[in-house]
Amino acid sequence: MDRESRLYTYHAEMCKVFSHPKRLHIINALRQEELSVTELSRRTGTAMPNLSQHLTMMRERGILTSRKEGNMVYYRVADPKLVQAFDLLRQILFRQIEREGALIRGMMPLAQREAR
Amino acid sequence: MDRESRLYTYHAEMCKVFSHPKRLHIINALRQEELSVTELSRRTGTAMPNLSQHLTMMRERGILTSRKEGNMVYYRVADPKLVQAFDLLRQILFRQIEREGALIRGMMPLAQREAR
DNA sequence: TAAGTATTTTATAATATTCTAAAGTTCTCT
DNA sequence: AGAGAACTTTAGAATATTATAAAATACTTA
Repeated sequence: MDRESRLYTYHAEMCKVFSHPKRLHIINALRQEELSVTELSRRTGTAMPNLSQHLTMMRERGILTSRKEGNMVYYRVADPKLVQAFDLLRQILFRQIEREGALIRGMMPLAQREAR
Repeated sequence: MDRESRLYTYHAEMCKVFSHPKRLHIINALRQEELSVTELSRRTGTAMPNLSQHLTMMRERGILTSRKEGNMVYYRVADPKLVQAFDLLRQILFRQIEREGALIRGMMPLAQREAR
């Protein structure tokens, strides 16, 4: 694989962080404060083991950092630009929703789409 | 599913556009000009049917628009903010690479990681 | 109308992601 | 040391994504 392709691969790996609703919820919850895993579980309605997997995945990609204090682990967003990116992407989403509710069809899981 | 969760789901669906190296390559190729499918295939080194699937997926999500002229179909980026988001995300990636090459480990496909 | 070019669609196999349950750590407090 | 809380890890089944090959469609031009 050449240098350019490798860069796109890393870029894509980082972006996978944004490709799951729970992870977006987590990032949004951490937008201006650090939170413990238990608190994140409560706020995002995610079962602890599943949450822990999402957090580990985001930490491995350098998106989140964690700090242990006694029994608890606190997570925070590593780079404030990440929250900027989150907001920019959501703006794009809102624009699309304004322009045409129709695009929603393209975003629906296949199973839920109505037959033509 | 409540309103908030549904929003995160749409948001994530849109972000999936960024979660594949070929799609990032496509977006980058289209950053300031529209291109035909054949030209995109040539520039990104993607087989036509596979490329067409990626393009369809991005068009369904409202990220790309297409226009047919004679035999050819030209694709372009729907919202310039998308290119902004692309650049912002790449900046985050570069910062991380600067900070620690170590994060690369977290981005490598599992199969390629060296055993500890 | 036939042949050729550009693109899309379909089907399918390979791979990756996600969630759940169960077991394992690490720390705290008595 | 033992019990409990906070979190992580592992293993697995369920689901989703991706690439390839083959067939189909749409248009152009001879």
